[in-house]
Amino acid sequence: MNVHSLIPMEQNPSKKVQILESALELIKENGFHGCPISQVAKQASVAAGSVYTYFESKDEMILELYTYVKTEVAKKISEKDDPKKNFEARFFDLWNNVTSLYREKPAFQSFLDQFSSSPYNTEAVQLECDPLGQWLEAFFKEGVESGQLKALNPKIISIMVLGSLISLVRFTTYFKAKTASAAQDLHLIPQMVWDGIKFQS
Amino acid sequence: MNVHSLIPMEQNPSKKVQILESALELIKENGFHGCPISQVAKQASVAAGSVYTYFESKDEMILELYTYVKTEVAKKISEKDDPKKNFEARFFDLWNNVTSLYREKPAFQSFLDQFSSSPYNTEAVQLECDPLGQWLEAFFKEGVESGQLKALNPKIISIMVLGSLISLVRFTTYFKAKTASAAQDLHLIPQMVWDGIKFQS
Amino acid sequence: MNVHSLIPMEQNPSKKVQILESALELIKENGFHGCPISQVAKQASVAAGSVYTYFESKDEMILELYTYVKTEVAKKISEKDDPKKNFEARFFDLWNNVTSLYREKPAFQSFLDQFSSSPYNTEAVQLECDPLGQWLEAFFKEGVESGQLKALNPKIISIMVLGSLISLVRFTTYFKAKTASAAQDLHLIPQMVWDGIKFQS
Amino acid sequence: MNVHSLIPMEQNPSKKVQILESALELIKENGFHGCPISQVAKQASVAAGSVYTYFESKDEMILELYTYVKTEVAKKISEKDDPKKNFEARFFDLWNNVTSLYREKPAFQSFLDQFSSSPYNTEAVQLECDPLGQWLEAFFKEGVESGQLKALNPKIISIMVLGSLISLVRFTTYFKAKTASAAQDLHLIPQMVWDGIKFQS
DNA sequence: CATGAATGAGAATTCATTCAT
DNA sequence: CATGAATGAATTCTCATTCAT
Repeated sequence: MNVHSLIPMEQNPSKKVQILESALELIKENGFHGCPISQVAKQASVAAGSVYTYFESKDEMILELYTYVKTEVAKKISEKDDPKKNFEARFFDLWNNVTSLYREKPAFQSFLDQFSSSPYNTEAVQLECDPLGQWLEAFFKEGVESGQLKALNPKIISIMVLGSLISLVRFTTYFKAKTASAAQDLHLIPQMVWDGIKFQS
Repeated sequence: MNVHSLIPMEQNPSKKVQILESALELIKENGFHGCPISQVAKQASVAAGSVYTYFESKDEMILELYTYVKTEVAKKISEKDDPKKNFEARFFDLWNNVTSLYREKPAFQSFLDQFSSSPYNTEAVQLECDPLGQWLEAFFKEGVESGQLKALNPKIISIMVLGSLISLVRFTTYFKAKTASAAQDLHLIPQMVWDGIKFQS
Repeated sequence: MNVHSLIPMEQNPSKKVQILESALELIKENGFHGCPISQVAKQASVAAGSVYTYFESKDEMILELYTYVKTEVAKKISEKDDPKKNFEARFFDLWNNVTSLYREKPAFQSFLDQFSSSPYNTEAVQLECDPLGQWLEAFFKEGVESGQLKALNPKIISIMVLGSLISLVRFTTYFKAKTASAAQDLHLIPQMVWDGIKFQS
Repeated sequence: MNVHSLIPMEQNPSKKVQILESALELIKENGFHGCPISQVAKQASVAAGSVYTYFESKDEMILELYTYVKTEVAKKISEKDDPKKNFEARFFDLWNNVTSLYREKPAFQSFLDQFSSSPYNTEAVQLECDPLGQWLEAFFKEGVESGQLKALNPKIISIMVLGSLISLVRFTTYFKAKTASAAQDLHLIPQMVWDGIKFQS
């Protein structure tokens, strides 16, 4: 007698994640140029055709990868925030958490960076649910409302902070040699940023 | 502090520049994906084969384009600096000059942004002559030495300032709608950045 | 002169017919190109793999579909023939019955037309049981033997009649606009054909 | 000193025809299924990519092939018509010319047949310039106006004549064995058709 | 030097078929 | 028997690069 599966499993979620992680790694190493579906599939140990079981097209896969990465980053960053600390401490925690996350998962940073400056990043994409942006905006809103940050639009603060942070990470990731002379002072950047956004009595 | 063109004058210089500008425009519109040599050549009004008279390969062309753009930007930025003004004024001038330049020549910003986050941007590339980086470093060195900026490595200051600036430009370029609500406060960003780097008495 | 269904009744006969009808519809709409098994299965509300329970391969399915359609057509045409009428009336009845059948079931005509001109239609296929051809041959044989048609090989008459008929239906089906000007005269075609085959005293 | 070509030759016409003839042959042998670009190119002794120098896409190639074949057929048929003969003789000449042409160039007949019943044959395609259809219509118009054919729309007559003819050719081409018994009478078909369309005093 | 037709390796995608559940 | 995820060969098409003119 045949046994019918009782577990409705529309798709194998782990295989989908395997494919996404494989694409992520290839994009980090070789850019969008260097991640043909054939390679993605090989690295994920699936057949090339199987990628199309999970994604309508390669573009769709890249877009889902963006959502995936942003969600993962938002999850990890928000988990580590301790709202009981004072805001200044939370800001430096955030800074350190992001830089460590990117150091641990350089593919996250590299992908987000490449995606953001690529034509994939249309306005339509940005208007979709953005858990990372939302969390950051809420975070800085708290700082403004509690009077610890300058009375600015939290989105503006996000832009400035993230810009500095991305710039810093990009430099340290890509150009270890170049910044060697400056490495000792890199930890002063968050202080500069904090000085820029904190409320000046 | 003027920077002279680095484009060698062998061959037909205007045709070479035509090709570079054509590539620049296509990369802005469609990313690295969307600039096949055939298109670049058509837009530059030359034959596809002729591109190989001026560049060894497509990669070589992209790399030369990077040099070209950085040189152009350095030239325009350095030209507009007035060393007779006080440093704070020069800082805000710089900020405005860069943002206007990118507004006038969005292809410059888009290309630099894409290039920087791409695998083209190897350490070897960065170690080559970088007139823009050099000029900025010299600029901030002056600010530090004259006691108007925090006593930090000028390279570090460059990183932070440029990061904020790129982030700002990227947002305003790509996402007009998204930042509409925040648009009125965008001009406050340079002040934040200045507050972050200025010497605090 | 009734023709019985040739579809064997092993397995679930309705599901087999569902699959055939689904393929028929897709071939009418999109040609042989546009009827992947996945679509056929979806339209028949079965799983793709299930098609292979009923047919050895896709080619086998197409060949069975040919048998199915020819059988259906033969059944409907033979049912409506009234041997008690005189032969001329029966000829015009036949003509009208075929044209109405094709108008009601355009997929029948479209499939037969595509199949006939395709490489599926090998000599081997033609030598198999052909209820439609047999019925027509018998019909025209009667006309010849009763002296109402020219004394020709009935197969030859079939060829000429069916050719005109298929040509007519193809034109009216595919090109409504084109024949608009000629539409009023289309009903004269059977008369021309009859004039061509009738015994000339 | 270099010699610039003085002959403006947008494309190599013979190579384009080579490709078309190659596709024609493959479609005759294997149908639309069996003519992948790779095979077409190989048989035409060009690289696969070169096909795209001459045609925008495979579909475009098929459509141009249709135009090519119809034009060739129209040319050959019209060349052999002798307007000085009486109309009945010209009709039998036409019939013989078409059947011999199709016997000499079976790929023409096979392609036209397959194309006509395929989804390529849209109304838009039919509304394009159709030299063969136009020539035939003009031919039969002459017959009607000179009182030698029934007073019908010449398009209608074309439909009937071509239908019989295609049907005949299809049978003789595909099924030599089947019609063996009938072969001796095949030459009587044009007489039947003529009897169907001629003016009956 | 300029041209652009020709090349062919490689990319995205499809789809008939299989097989573990 | 039914399912549909998985497969991978085959297909269409692109594009960097070459080379005869």
